[in-house]
Amino acid sequence: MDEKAKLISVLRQKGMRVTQQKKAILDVLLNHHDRMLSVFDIGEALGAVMDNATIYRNVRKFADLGILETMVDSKGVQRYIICCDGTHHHHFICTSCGRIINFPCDNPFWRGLAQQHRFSEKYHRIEVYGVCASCQ
Amino acid sequence: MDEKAKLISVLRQKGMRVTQQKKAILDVLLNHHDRMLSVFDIGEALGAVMDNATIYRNVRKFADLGILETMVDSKGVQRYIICCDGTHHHHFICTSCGRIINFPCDNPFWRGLAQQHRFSEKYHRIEVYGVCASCQ
DNA sequence: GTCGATGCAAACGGTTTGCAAGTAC
DNA sequence: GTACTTGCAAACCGTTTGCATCGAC
Repeated sequence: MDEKAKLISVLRQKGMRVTQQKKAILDVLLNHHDRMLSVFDIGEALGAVMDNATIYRNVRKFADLGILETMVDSKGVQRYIICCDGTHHHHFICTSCGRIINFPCDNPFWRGLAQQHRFSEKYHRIEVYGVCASCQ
Repeated sequence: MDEKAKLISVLRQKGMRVTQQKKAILDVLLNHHDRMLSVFDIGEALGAVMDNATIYRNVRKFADLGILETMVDSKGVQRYIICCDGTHHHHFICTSCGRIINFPCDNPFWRGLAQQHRFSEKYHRIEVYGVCASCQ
């Protein structure tokens, strides 16, 4: 069973109806699994035939199911990327082409300091920006 | 010379006019140096007597001068905090009261991995969320 | 007096929502 | 057939901008 079929069966499991629109959005996300896409990007990839409200509603639902990771870019625009796996990781983000490279979260260096301040950590975000190998 | 006078002299140096509005905004920021404030927050602290456009224009200018740090929160809203110093650091952010605690950026653990992927890092962002000592 | 800054109102762009029509099951 | 989804349009909200007036220097 390929990735798409797996995701579709997740939708069914959750009692969600599997529409042409949802399948098309999943296609776009799977075809850009190494980029963070905005709703505008997804609409553009679909050829501007789908209503943006539909895209917004569906990416929101997908994110709620844990199918997508969401992030807010520096301009305040929400962006989405398909979840490759359930492991805790972060992203190298190429500022030239937008490509994403995952890296695992090994032994965060601030843990001792948090304890020192009696700060009880719940979660964190790390984003590393730079230029990827093929863009250099 | 106190912090405010220092900042005001920076404005003058840069050829900026020192208005009542700029001083009032600086006051609010200095009084909340351990919180990230939105334009709405600043306006509220001022008692809603200043036009939001004025606040937007001034925080933008302050950020350009390096007087403020800016960040985008999870809802896509721009937030500002006065720069305590020029050192590279990150923030523990209390999800209960919004308080900020700085911590220095010591030896990021991903450097070796970036090199392995021939990813040339330019900058990064780290945000650690949790509950501060006084909120526990 | 000059030129940058402010207030006001209008515009803008991303996002959300109400509602009637459409469609998966 | 029922309930969830979609498309459309309008509303929303944070933010930006044009312009006449104001005020720091």
